[in-house]
Amino acid sequence: MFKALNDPTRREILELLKEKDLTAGEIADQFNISKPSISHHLDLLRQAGLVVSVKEGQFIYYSLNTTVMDEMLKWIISLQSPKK
Amino acid sequence: MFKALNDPTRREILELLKEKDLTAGEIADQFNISKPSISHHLDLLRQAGLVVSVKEGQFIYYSLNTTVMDEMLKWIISLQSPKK
DNA sequence: AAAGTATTTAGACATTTGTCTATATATATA
DNA sequence: TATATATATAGACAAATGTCTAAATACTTT
Repeated sequence: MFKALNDPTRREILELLKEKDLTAGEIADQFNISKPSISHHLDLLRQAGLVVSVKEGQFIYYSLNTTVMDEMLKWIISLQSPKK
Repeated sequence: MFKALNDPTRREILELLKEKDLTAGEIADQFNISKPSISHHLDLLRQAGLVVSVKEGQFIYYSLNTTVMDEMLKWIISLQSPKK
C-alpha cells in the first residue's frame, strides 16, 4: 500500500477517481503515458486494494476503495502520540 | 515523503523513535543491516522531514518530527470525501 | 464473420533503490 | 598525541520500478 502510493502518477489517478468513477481509457487520456503503463499502475492500485474494477461491456470502470486507507491513517496517527 | 515511508526498515525506525529518541548506533543495533545502510535510511528520513537529528558529543540523536505528517493525513482524508 | 475499439499481457530496457565494503571525519579517552 | 568509538561518505552492484512497443484477449458493430 505504501508502495502503491509511492508513485505520483498513481496518486494522481486516485485524485481523479475521487471525483467520479472512470474507465481505464478515460484515465489514460489524462496522462502523457502509454495505455499499457497506465494499465500497470491500475493493476498495482487494485492489488493494494486502493481501487476496485468492474467490467461493463468492453469497458472497465475503476473506482476508489477508501476503506483500505483507514489502516494507513491509523498507522500515521499512532506515530503522533506523545513520547514516553 | 511517500518515498521515505515506502521502505519497511524506515517505517520501523519511525516506530522505534515513537518510544524515545535514539542515537544512530542504537537504531542500527535493532536491525540486521550494516550501519552505513541505516545511516542512509536516516538521511532519507531527515530529508523528508520525518526525523530531526541533534549532535551531542560524538553521538547523534534522532527524534520524530510528526508535524510533517499532517500534510499526508490531509491528503489521505481528502480522498475519503464522497463522490459527486 | 470480419473489422474496430478497449484493455491487458509479455518482454525489453534504462533508472532508481537498498545493500554492502572500504574509507573518511569527528569526538572522546588513555 | 595516539588510539578507540560513533557516524557519515564514496563507490560498486544486484534487485526493483516505471516506461515503452508489440501482441493477445475480449467485446461491439457492421
